[in-house]
Amino acid sequence: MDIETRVRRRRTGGDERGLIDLEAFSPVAHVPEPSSRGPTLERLLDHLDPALDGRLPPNAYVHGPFGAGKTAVVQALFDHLGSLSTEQGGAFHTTTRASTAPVPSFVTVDARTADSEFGFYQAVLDGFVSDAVPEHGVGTSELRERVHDQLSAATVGVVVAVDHVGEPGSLSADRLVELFASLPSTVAWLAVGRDPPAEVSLTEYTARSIRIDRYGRQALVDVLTTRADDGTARRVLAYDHARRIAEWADGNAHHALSAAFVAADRARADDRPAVSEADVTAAIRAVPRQSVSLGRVLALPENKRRVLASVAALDPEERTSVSATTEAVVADPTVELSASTVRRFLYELAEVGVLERVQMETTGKGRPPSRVEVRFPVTVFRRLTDRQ
DNA sequence: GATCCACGGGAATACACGGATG
DNA sequence: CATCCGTGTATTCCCGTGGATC
Repeated sequence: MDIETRVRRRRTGGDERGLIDLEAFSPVAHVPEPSSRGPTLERLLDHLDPALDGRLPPNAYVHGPFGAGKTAVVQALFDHLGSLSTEQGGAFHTTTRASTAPVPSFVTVDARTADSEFGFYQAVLDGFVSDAVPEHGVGTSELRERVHDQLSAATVGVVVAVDHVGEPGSLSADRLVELFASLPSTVAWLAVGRDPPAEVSLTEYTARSIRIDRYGRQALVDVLTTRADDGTARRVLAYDHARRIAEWADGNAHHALSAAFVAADRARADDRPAVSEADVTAAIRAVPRQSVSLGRVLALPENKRRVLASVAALDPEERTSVSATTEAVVADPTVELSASTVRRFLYELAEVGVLERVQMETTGKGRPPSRVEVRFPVTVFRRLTDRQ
């Protein structure tokens, strides 16, 4: 596969002046041909191979550490395979490829947003049929029946990939097993998560587990330079800088891209065509080591993201306790929530790791408060939300 | 009219400390 | 000394209400 030439990139404007295209480094944008993941793609494709003959592949579990490219690979693969699909909503569509066997449908569900029973059925059905699927007003049990009926009618079958299984705030593996049990036998699934298979009960129902290892240093450098190559002679990110970021990121593509993003943002703000050494230094410092995935942050409901943006803008002195943080956030006119909701949000966000509560030394009176820390790259978060 | 879910509010519980009690 | 109690704060838990949608 020719990666370099097939990487397409969504342009977001501003490039007329020759500014750096930040989107290139977005850690949540996944390109159609993820670089350096060839062997992994092959293994997944091997597993899904029966589908190309019109048969359902067995269930499987794909696992690997944060930033290994699980989402990128699975998404790319399912997008490709989905375009081959010949059936939708149980009805055959004309296929552009002559004399090929009917192929199953391929549906991807993100357990971060489809985090309830209702949400799961909603997402599965939405990925399968082209008609709009209700988000309210219909009961969960009715939706379940609808999904069951629709998927049963699929003559070849449906392969459902569920990404981000078992993350805090997502559907748990146990829950997912129950949900899949309510789907007809025309469905095969591919669960994707970070936990090793031995720790995931869901693997009792899978034929195999497919491991995706973290990126090697050179592979990560390739990811960065491929993304940095904007198709002209201009190189936004010099090789040495990419190498330094890759070294720091230690195999985590999310962190590497976040750092590259921050560095590029600095260069762009200064109207420079390329990232400097100082940009890289600052960027590395700006991306927290224990950062949670920005995908998870961006998947949060609007109001929680507002609260996060507000928290991120506070001075450290305003974040010395949950109560103080609550007060400061409520004072922010962009947040229109009551204090008690903001407080609850803060605790909930800490629960899923997007924020972190750090115990303060005891003050003598009452239970000691917790300082509130942000656990994601704020600059990237801001830029990505500003555009929406 | 029915449904899901986000909000808001408040009750219940946990924790830390100093002082009282056995 | 060990334990209990009261006070003050932090944290968790739960449930009713109402908006948006079908």
